[in-house]
Amino acid sequence: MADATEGETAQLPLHQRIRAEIEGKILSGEWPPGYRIPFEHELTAHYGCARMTVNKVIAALAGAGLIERRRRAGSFVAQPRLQSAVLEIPDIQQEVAGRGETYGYELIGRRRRPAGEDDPAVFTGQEVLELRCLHRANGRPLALEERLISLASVPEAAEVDFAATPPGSWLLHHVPWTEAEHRISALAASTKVAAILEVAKGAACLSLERRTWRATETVTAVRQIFRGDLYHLVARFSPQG
Amino acid sequence: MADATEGETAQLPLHQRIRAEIEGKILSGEWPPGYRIPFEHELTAHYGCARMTVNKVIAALAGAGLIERRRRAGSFVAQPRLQSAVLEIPDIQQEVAGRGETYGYELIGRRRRPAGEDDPAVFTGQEVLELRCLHRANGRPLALEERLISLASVPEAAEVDFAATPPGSWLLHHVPWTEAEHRISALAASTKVAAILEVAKGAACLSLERRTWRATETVTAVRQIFRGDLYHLVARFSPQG
DNA sequence: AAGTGGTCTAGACCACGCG
DNA sequence: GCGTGGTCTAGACCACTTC
Repeated sequence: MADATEGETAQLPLHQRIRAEIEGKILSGEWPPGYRIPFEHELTAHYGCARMTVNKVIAALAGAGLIERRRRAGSFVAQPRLQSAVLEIPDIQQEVAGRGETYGYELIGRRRRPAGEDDPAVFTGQEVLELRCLHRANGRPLALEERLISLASVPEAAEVDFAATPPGSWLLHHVPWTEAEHRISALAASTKVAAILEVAKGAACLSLERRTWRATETVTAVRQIFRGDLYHLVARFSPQG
Repeated sequence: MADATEGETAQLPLHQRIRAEIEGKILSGEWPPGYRIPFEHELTAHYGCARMTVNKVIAALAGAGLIERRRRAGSFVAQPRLQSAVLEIPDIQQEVAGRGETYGYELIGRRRRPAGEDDPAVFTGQEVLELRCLHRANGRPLALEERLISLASVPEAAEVDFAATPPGSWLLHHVPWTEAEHRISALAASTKVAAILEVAKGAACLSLERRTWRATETVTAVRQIFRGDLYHLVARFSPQG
């Protein structure tokens, strides 16, 4: 496909050129889903290169989900994926700073206690650190955070002074994690939440719940309740990554 | 370790074994962020294989964001990434069906008109198809959808009978897209929205706005307003993909 | 049985960026 | 400079699947 900025087959590495070309045909629809792309030996001949070179490209595209490969049969353009997007969930601190606003943080409560019945079942029988804190932007309450940290998984958290450091930032830099699940919903502010966030009772808020695992251990569970009028999440997606 | 144990070790391809081993050291924290991992020639010697083999592994890990590579300096364990997640945004139809509920769809309004001042600026000067529709689950209103489709980008949309087919499903299967941006927020139901969704005015709703591009053209812009009490988004992430 | 992709080798030259 | 990663080659054998 003609591209405005193309012009020259620049000094791009060969495999990048090949990848761009194939990706282009797929994304433009010239090679529709189910289309059998040329065999490796055909691409090898077409580009006049070694098989390893095209193999790396096709393997990478397969890894990215654009192509499915079947031995003996060939490689095929994958069916359109579901709408999906990479949702960036940065530190609230970084987020606020990035907007050019002043970040404020306040520890509201801290308790070390055994997990009880109101807590997520994964913590049952463990000792947890319970934290409640408030994030502010330009002095205004932005989000209320309620967090449990498993002291079995992260014993060193017991020694940290979270009065100065937001727990999210600390955990992000001190505890490797392997998996996380987020649940995003809208809810009406309860009386208690409304008072802390300084909004009317019943005001729409954005709730972000996250559980983070390290291997099979749950490291932390957190719920952040944002003022709906001050916050939104943005997710952007392009097939290339 | 000695590399002469070939009879015993798993039948996994060598590069998978190498990758698993390195990933393990990173995720376990044995190689913390900033750690300089062995040079390629060292890994080559350690595993007794060709340089291409370890290169492919390290390059893949770099592509996955676990490792950063700097010429002359070496390869380093990347700083923990920002929290990010793959947010799956399936068809509402599929979503509802997947929950075992009955999906209902209703076209409320359809207009073909030039884009005006209230529309996103990207449509200015174009003709658009404006659709309003309602998604139901088990008969109850679930989401109100307001959508603009660029007829310059998707002229065939003018001929489609969206009284039977939800526009999201149709677009997903007929128009390739290269990029999408989502904005997720919480809002209070306006009088009008509340009436359609059959909730009280001011009820918390989850708003999902999405713009979809094909190359540089905006294909469609849509806002879906979900009843906050009936819907949430789930995003799950693991570094491996 | 034949042909595909999956994997691997043992070299090579180059570009870049630290010392 | 010089050592790192970046890229590429021209082969090879194997496993699997479809024919």
